[in-house]
Amino acid sequence: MSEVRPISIMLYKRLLSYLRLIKQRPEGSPDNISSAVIAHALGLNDVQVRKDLAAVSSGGKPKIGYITKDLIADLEHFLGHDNCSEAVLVGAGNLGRALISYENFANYGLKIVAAFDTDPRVIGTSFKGCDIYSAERIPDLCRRLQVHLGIIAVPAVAAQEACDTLLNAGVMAVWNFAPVNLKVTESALIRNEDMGASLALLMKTLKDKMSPPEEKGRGRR
Amino acid sequence: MSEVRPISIMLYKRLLSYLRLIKQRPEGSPDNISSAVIAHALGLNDVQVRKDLAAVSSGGKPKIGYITKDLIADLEHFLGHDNCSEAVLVGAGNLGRALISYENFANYGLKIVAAFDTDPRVIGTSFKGCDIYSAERIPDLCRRLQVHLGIIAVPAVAAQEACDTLLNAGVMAVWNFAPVNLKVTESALIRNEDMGASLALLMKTLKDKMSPPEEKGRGRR
DNA sequence: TAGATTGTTAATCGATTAACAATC
DNA sequence: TAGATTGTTAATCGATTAACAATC
Repeated sequence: MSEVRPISIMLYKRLLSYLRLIKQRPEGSPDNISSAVIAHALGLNDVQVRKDLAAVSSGGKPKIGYITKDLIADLEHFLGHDNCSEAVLVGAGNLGRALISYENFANYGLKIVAAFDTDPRVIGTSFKGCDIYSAERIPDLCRRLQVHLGIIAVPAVAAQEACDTLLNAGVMAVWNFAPVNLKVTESALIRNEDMGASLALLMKTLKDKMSPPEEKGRGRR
Repeated sequence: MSEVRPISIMLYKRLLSYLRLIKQRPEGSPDNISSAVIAHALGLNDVQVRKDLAAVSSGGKPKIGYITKDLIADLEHFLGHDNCSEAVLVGAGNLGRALISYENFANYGLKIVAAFDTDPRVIGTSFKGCDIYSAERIPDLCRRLQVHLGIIAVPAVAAQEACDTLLNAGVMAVWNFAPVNLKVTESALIRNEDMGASLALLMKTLKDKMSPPEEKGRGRR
């Protein structure tokens, strides 16, 4: 009975970057690759690359490195890409439509199978092959489609209700784009994707780089 | 001469969640708040909250906690929200338009001042008040507007070129939504926002929770 | 064999948490 | 005063890196 330790997002993203790097290599590249090459290409430490890969693959060979074909298979297997998963989307506004049309999801074995909205102008239409239903049908359709993942792309004020509805409909994990801290009692899995946060941190880092930060507080005492 | 240590994204996101929590408190809430209350609401450790806040604010008072008004001001100041910053967007497709219409950015003091695309059907139009220009005008406009941040929302194949163009035009930081590892020689600041990665990790965590993972590798030896 | 490369063990580093003294 | 709450110091934990032995 091995403990299931949740994998860190840092590690997961590194593994993805390895996979992407290897897959993007030009036609005719050698069929093996060393940890040092991977590390150099991504600006990482080579020991870290080996450790990461050891957690995932059946290993490399001294003097040869890793066989790319096997490594791709191992990475995809571990990352879950070879096992297509389905999700529903709540909110078919600009962000929702961007998510529907984000082809990249398919590369990760992900598929958005239905979208929901409350706007009568979009209900009943479809976008890039994804049908948009009334939000009232969330319970019904989620159960019928046996979907366990929901994506929330509604305005902040509507997010909590959307989340509750999804969880009641059997959804077990929620990817939330609304800038709110969703309250969940049960052991649901919530991932908040606060895009503003990422961008704001990038800008702050940039500013601090251009002009070092002042001292903290505002000197009001 | 204090060392400028780059702030970790974890810390930054926690600080944002404190700010959001405090701002979202209902009208008539007390004008002070304790670290324990914040910690409990967000599922964190109260010592961590105090340490985080110590890095940012001029401090709380024993038996009282933190004055919300001052704390909001300190957090906004530290996070850079009281200092509006401008960015340009390359790629006005679905994702680009979603970013333009993501009102939440304004809450972080961010503004997208111009968008670029190569599609003649959208060049010359505007979306939600944001003008869309030909990609050829990136160098010209970035310099004139003195913009230091660029957002890349183009397909993967076009991302590297967009990045190069931006950096040549004086942009110093790039927020990249395309699923590629951008190559940059100079000391430009690159932040990759791989949405597929976040979603895929969420799904994997969910799967592992529902059925524990198998052993690694594929047993091919 | 010699050299390249992996994988492991130990050291380091940073972030989180526990214990507790300080203070209003 | 007594109790609530902050802030600091020390301990813990996990992740990264360095050193090095194993191996093809």
